[in-house]
Amino acid sequence: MIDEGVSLGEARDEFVTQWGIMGAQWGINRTMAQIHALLMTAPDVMSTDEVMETLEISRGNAHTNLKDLVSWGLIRIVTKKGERKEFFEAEKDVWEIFRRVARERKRREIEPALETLRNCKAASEGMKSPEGRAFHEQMDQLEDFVSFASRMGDRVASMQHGKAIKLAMKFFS
Amino acid sequence: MIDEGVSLGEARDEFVTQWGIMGAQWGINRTMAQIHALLMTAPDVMSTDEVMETLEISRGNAHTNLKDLVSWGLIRIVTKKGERKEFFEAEKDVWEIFRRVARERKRREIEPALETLRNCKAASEGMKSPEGRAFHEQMDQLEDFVSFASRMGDRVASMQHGKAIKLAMKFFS
DNA sequence: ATCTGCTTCCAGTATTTACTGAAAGTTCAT
DNA sequence: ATGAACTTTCAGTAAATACTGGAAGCAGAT
Repeated sequence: MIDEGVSLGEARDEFVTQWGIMGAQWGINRTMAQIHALLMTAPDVMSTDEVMETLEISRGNAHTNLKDLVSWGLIRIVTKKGERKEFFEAEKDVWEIFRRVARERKRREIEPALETLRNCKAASEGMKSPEGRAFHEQMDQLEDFVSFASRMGDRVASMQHGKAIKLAMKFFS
Repeated sequence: MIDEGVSLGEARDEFVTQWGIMGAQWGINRTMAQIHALLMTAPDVMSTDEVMETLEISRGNAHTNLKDLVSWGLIRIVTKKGERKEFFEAEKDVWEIFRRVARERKRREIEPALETLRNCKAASEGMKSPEGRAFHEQMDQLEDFVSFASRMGDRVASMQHGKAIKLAMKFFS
């Protein structure tokens, strides 16, 4: 196919763009999502400069977002022998990506939320007025739900792919 | 308890503030999340003016976000007989809240993402180069995963609370 | 037809968030 | 110790997003 290179490039661009939009909707910075998409579909590791060129972004921007992706565990730094430059490569296994995102969001967002719910619950403990009791009850239910969901997340995230599939099958039975 | 009113107010403020921050991290506008928190913990229905006053926001802002919450199915409009004003009340059942958020996010965000993945998959169908094949394979895996997760979401969201709990118990067995 | 009480829209503005580019920092080779 | 190759930081700026307040729209009462 004479233009496979071109059309592959186009498909990849499309993917990068859309992954960026999607990330933004989920509270992830667009550039970070784009770099992630780029690396997920890169046939080989990429340097900061290659990322900069491809997405037409500044060094600072590329650097910040690459480091963030590393801290999320979604990409890793690779060094080539004889070269001082750092290269990056993305985790490509979809289940592994899911697990890492789940783990990080839990740590960064769920845990603090639970903390707040527990505070609000404690602050309204033992109130006698109907309003106070209703508030306490609402906090209690939210806390229950969120901590339950959090434990579910842990459980799923700690599973191997195969086991998760099996369980899901049971779920659909 | 002589200051129960005050401390309840404080606890509620804390909850509203933190729910707002949390919402923002999940890609939901802060004010929208705050109004939601406010109504979830309101002992009674509230009017637009009450919301405006409590959160110290403009009419336009309150209006937009109240309507958005209605479109998410998280609050509903209530009218009192003899009054022309609209009042709002929040869904308070945690499971129901979860179901509605899941359903909307699926519709608004997952479906379009799947669409893109399918496009990219189709665009790289039958490519011969290793890069093309790798890309196609990656899109395929992502599409599988996302559509699977989406079906799981449907399944859970269509369950009654009691049944979900039972299933979850089985899950932890 | 006009007024009143309320809802909706939207142009302009403020706030937040993201990005740039240049300078400073680091590390290793010589 | 100097310099080359690369990474990191950050003040300033640009872009995106959210908010305000007034004006327009709408519907029921008079």
